[in-house]
Amino acid sequence: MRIGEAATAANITTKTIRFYEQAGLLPPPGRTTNGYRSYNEISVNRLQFIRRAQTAGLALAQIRDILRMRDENHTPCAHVAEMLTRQLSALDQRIGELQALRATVAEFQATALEADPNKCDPNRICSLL
Amino acid sequence: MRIGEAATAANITTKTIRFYEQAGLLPPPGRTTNGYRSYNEISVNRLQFIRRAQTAGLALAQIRDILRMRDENHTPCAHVAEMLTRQLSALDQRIGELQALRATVAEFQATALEADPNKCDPNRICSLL
DNA sequence: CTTGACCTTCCACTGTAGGGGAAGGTGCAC
DNA sequence: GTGCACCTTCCCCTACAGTGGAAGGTCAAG
Repeated sequence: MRIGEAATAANITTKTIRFYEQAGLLPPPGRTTNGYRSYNEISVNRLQFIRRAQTAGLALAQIRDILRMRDENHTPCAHVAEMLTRQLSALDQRIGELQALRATVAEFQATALEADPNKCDPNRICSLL
Repeated sequence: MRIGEAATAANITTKTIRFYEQAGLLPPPGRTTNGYRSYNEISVNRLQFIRRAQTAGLALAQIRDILRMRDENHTPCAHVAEMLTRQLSALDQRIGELQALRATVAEFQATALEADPNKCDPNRICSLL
């Protein structure tokens, strides 16, 4: 099948497919006699796998590593499990950071709600921050 | 004072100061006869304000708006308070998204911990994803 | 007189995941 | 024979907040 059909099947754009190829996530596909890229169901599976992995928040570089292991006939399971664990930690850390930031902003805002705008110190840029 | 001293005082780099100037957060400074940028305490205060506003998670574009209001002699308090409120909503939404993503990843990981690596379906890229 | 620490401008690059659009080739239907 | 949808490569652009480096000017100390 041609790139457009593969794109529709995987629910992405042809631009994205070419980008994935150039980024090393897809092997260079076969070509028809007129030079068009030629894909099969395995290609579409691969594209759908990439989508699922992205759903898990994995970066393309990580997904590329998984696919590369798979292509070299290693079973990537252990690697994937470890990656998911690291992903969980990273998420927990990021969520923690954002919650800390939220607390800071909430504090600023509490000050803001109490402040009288008419009492702003003209020598400061903003008494709220 | 010259740019290096201002940078040290505000705990940033000279590169960053020039970048802020070019981004419209700092007015073009005075110059000494030899062309060096010349700053004073007000400049340093402004730089420190930018830092504080960044601590509150505001983007440079938002900070620039606050500074611009201030420069036009409007009191930016109300604007800032509203911005902080919006910032809180944005943070809450982002935290929610990350928590949803965390749940997804945790689910994938639970599957991973249960799975027997020897039972991987060789026709799939990875049975965990 | 030269060394070193400053400063200037300008241009390019970082990472992420693609998107926009030009210029041209291919194949089918009408 | 021409219009249309599809394909090709190529290069540039997006947001964000800077960072790196080159080429050159300035100034005080030794």
